[in-house]
Amino acid sequence: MAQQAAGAEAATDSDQCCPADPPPEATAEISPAVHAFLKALANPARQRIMLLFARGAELSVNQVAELAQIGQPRASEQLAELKRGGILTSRKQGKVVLYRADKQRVVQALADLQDYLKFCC
Amino acid sequence: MAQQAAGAEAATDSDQCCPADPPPEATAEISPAVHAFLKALANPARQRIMLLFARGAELSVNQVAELAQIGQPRASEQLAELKRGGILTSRKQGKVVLYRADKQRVVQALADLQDYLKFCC
DNA sequence: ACCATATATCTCTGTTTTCAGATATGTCAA
DNA sequence: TTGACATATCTGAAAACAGAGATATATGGT
Repeated sequence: MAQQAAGAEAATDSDQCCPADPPPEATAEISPAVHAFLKALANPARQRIMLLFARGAELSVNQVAELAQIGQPRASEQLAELKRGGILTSRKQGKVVLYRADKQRVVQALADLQDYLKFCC
Repeated sequence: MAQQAAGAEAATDSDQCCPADPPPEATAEISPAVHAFLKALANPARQRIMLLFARGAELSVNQVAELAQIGQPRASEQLAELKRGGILTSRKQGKVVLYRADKQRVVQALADLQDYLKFCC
């Protein structure tokens, strides 16, 4: 999805012998996806909620509200934010919406974050 | 409250017979360091600033203020936040304070984040 | 000592987040 | 259709955050 690491070390085609300076314009800016990921995770309440999804657990909004001891609307909004951050997915089953961790996208976001950090650090 | 986590398959390298320092709960809660890391990075202005430190660049507060086109006080505060997040270190040289990326701690924070996500996802 | 420079901290304002509660939408069953 | 349940969205107030400018603290040179 987000393939933005352009300058740093694209060793796929043209390999240079020395780490020549990449163009300063090739700023590996952080993608909106990674930003949403960081934003979603940089919140203690949501960090706590994520722990409920350990080992592939699939939970409804009401279950999360109960387990996390928060109101149903709050749970719905936090889950939405985590979904926006690519950390959760949801599927509708009857009148229940079941959320679970989106392993794939989490791995991708982590990889993108790693690329960004590899560039700037 | 979160009777969700029963048996973590985490199985970190502490498979000793008797964990002398057992987790209070089975919850792999996010460490303050990782939280500070996420908070520091979840901000476009700071993300932009970090790009100035590509390839090990070492910059003073005034240089960052100039390059990022922000006021000196703002630069000082952003750099402090990035330092709190373990992303930058600083050293004082005369009356100048030079900041640079803290590669080591960034790698550590990423690893911790990965652990957390591996647990809850 | 004073002065100039570099950085840090404080003050204030506008914006964004967070949260609880009320309300709307959507789905199933009878 | 109505009724019940599950989820989403809205409302409004408190808290946290971001940002610009003034001021304070350090350091080196004269």
